[in-house]
Amino acid sequence: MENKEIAAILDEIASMLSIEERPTSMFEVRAYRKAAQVIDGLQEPIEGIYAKGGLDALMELPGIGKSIAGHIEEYIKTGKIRKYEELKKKYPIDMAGLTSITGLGAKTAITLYKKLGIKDIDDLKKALAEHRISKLEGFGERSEESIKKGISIYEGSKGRLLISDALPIAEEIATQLMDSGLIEKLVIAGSTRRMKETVGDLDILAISKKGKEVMDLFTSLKMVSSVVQKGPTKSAVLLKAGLTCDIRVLEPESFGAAVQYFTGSRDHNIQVRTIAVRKGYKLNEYGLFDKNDRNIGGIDEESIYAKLGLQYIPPEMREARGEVALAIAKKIPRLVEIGDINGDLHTHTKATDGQNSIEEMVAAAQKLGYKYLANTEHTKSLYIAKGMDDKQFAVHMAKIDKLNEKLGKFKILKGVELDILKDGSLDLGAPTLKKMDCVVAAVHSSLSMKKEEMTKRVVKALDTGLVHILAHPTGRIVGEREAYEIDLEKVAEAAERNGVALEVNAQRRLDLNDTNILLVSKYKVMFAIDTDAHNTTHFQLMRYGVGTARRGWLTKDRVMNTLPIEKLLKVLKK
DNA sequence: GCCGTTTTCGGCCCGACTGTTTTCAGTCG
Repeated sequence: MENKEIAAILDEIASMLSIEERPTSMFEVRAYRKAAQVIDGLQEPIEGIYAKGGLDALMELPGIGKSIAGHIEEYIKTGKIRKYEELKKKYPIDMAGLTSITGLGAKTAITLYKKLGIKDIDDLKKALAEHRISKLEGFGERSEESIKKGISIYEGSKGRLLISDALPIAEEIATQLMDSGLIEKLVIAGSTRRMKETVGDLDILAISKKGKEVMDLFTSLKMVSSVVQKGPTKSAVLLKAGLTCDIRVLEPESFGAAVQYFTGSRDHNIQVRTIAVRKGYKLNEYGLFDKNDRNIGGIDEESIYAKLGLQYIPPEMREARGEVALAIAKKIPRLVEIGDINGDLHTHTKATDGQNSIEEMVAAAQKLGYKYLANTEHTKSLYIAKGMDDKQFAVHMAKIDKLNEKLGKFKILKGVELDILKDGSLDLGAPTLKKMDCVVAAVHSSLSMKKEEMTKRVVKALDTGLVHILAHPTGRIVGEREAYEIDLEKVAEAAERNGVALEVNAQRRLDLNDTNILLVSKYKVMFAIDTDAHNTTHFQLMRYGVGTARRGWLTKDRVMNTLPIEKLLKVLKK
């Protein structure tokens, strides 16, 4: 929270400085914006960094020098920044709110304040209703239209879309564009390509000789709600789904450079560009240029990374978390791929809260080329999900034994999604659990426990030695529910001690997430990428689990459900 | 305001699109 607050203030200072007319202010503005970004992207609270190392520790951070470090110190100590308060007095407007409207920047905001007294979005709406803005010098009818559109975009897309909602939309757009025959090549870039868990907008890059026709088609697609801008090489639309989608039409010799550039992340690109500059090159979205301004590597991403002496870096790793150093040392690992997955170890059927029969689930899994499927129904404490008790599981397991006889090579693992009760005890008896192939344990209740208590609870469950996989270890659901408080490192220690795999849940939980995977993968633990499927279509979510695992740098050998069935059973037995 | 295997001073990314204007400023990524 603190980081976001400070970042927002620094960003607002930047906006207000950008209206000032001192000669150096442009660069000051950039400095404040950069500092805001850096702080926003920090993994730990800035207050903690300050507590540990004081001003010097703050100045160690990139983009933060003496002056901004001083502001941060002041904010931590007093809750205020004098420079900000003074600027605020001079420009008493909701700068952050107004500038969050596309097409409306700080200069326009201050003009509207000085001429019309507009202080916030409500004032802006009133002025629009009375057509006062179009009468201003430098503004017209279309300015009003553009601001109106900006407001509707702002109000319609406050949240980011989950990757599993965004990617299918992007793919549908891509398919419709490709079907036109106008496009030679197309890539969905941006954070979607990096498989970030939420996506703010879509970026599509295309090679075409018919830019105008592509733009006509793109702006008239059925999922488009309104056109934000339209030019021969770049257009942008607001989608009905509430996010914007940009498209760029490029020349083949620039395509790779554009893909690299627009895939990001921004911080990753800054690091890569710095390497280019050191080698005497210039890297931008049009190519990698040598001293004579010759494009020596724009055609594909591979040649750009190669020319810079870097190993190719998979998009999911491009988050400036040390991957560039790894690429210099030629130590980029071969990350787990969707094709490595041999089965799903966390699935439900109609027996509890799923929607398909076990037969239907098996058929769907076989169609995907899976070799096995763990059926893991809920236990009795989760009565809203029709959870079963020991007796019911005995009957259920007998049914699976019979099914397995008919299936030949494909194997259904007898499993359970076992509730870890409030005191850390398990929701089924040990005799039942010992008959199972795959015990997936999970916390579903009393989520607001204290961190120590919750950690103890989960560790106690793992220390029974009866658990194979810890499902969704932090309990978060993207956009719905925060993670419960838990010391993941202590949990990882217990998992290592007991040979328990940690789950990467591919539902909208995406739990563990990328940063947590990076955190716990220093322990000798395996991971299981599961869809937690409640029906056959949920199997399609596997790619988001794999994407998340790749963002956490996981290799095939650390993912349990890449194992062939014989090896998997051996590992589970141990 | 930040930063430094060319520099502690003098640089800091820049091109596309838009609207309003007759050549450009503002905004965005």
